[in-house]
Amino acid sequence: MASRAEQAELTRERILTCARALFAERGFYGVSTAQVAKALELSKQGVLHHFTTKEKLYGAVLRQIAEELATLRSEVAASDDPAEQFTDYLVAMIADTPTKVDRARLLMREILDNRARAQAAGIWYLKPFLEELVAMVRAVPGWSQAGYECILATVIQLLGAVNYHSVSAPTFHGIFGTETMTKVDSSFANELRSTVGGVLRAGPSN
Amino acid sequence: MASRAEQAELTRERILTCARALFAERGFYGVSTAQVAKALELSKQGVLHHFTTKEKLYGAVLRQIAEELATLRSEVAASDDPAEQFTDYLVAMIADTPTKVDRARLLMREILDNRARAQAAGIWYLKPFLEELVAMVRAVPGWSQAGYECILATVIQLLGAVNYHSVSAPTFHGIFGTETMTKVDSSFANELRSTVGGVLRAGPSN
DNA sequence: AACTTCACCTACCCATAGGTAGGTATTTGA
DNA sequence: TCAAATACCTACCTATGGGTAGGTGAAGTT
Repeated sequence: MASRAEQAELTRERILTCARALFAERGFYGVSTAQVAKALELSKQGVLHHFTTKEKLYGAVLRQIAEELATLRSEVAASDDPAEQFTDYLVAMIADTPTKVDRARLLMREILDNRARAQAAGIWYLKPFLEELVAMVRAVPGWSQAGYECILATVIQLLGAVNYHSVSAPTFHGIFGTETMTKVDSSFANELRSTVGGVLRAGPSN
Repeated sequence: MASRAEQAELTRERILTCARALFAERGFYGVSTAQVAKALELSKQGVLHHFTTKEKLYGAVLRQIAEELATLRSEVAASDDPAEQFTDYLVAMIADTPTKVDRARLLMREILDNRARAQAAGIWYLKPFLEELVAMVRAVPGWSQAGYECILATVIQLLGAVNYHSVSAPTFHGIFGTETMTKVDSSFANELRSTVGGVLRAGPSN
């Protein structure tokens, strides 16, 4: 059926998808290449054949996520209103599919866990993404004169509000029960929209 | 000088402090008992002598944090205004000392990493803390009739805004430089106060 | 048909993981 | 003063970590 090259590409995709889910759930240190391989019924060396090292596999996952975020960014560009663009961007990141949940969790992990690694490698996968967010806020009326640091502080807060929900959902299901959390999840986008709108309308503090 | 029991207690404290810092930085899976021991110039078994297993050491760290949060809670109870109590509580959690940074990071990790472990053990260290937060919001005028899920969604957002800053600070220092981030850090409490106030004043969405 | 490429494998290496067994040396209470 | 308790140690166990070496066999190339 598929040519050998196609087959290889398919395997690569499978590995990437599986690794993404596992890294999201347990973090870089919590996942071994052998575990990824086992989940796919592949040998550990089958995995390493495609990605050489665990580090590079992780890098490939992050690059995929960075690309997704760039795509999302271009999709919300349709709107004329900068505030709406920004709000839509944040809302679009919200968890309602497994891949989005994983993305949020990995974003959180990249910030939480991988400073040392990133610093050593000199690769800040999230930097363009964060700078994009700052630029988007600056484009909102009333924010153009705000200090860089002020905008950044706001971005951090809102990013936290967005991601924390995705990240915490599984744990909160455990704590509060599925019934409660299903309701929380379904109303979350609306609440977030009002929070973001409120913060943007309030303007910068300086 | 110190009696043997005192000496032992002191060692226990030293281990706990060191483990807290390391777990906060690298997570449960990223830290080995041997590393904790080495940082203290102690043998691995010296550490295990006091805490039996790594799991129990981690549990002791979390219990310490839960106690700190309970203390914070009682401290803000002085105010008559529920909204002020809640805001003060969140602001009090903010990073301006290493132990607070560690606490925020561990809170994040507990939610991010330890669902499986918590579920298996049946111990949700954060449950009382989260329920306290919901109760505090419910006490705010205008929120008493809000649905539990609605309040919970708000609490999650605000908790994310608070913790994300503490958690991301080291990474953001790497990305944006110390100069920028120092300014962000110093103005963050004010920004947070206004955000929380805004959300509370806006009232529930349902 | 012969040769090259390459997807994926088995076998292995060394370091480290968490943890047990069984000391030693000092304090402490009878 | 002497036995029990205990803080902390060395030595060691088994499992697993990331990664290398060196195949095997099928797909593609000439």
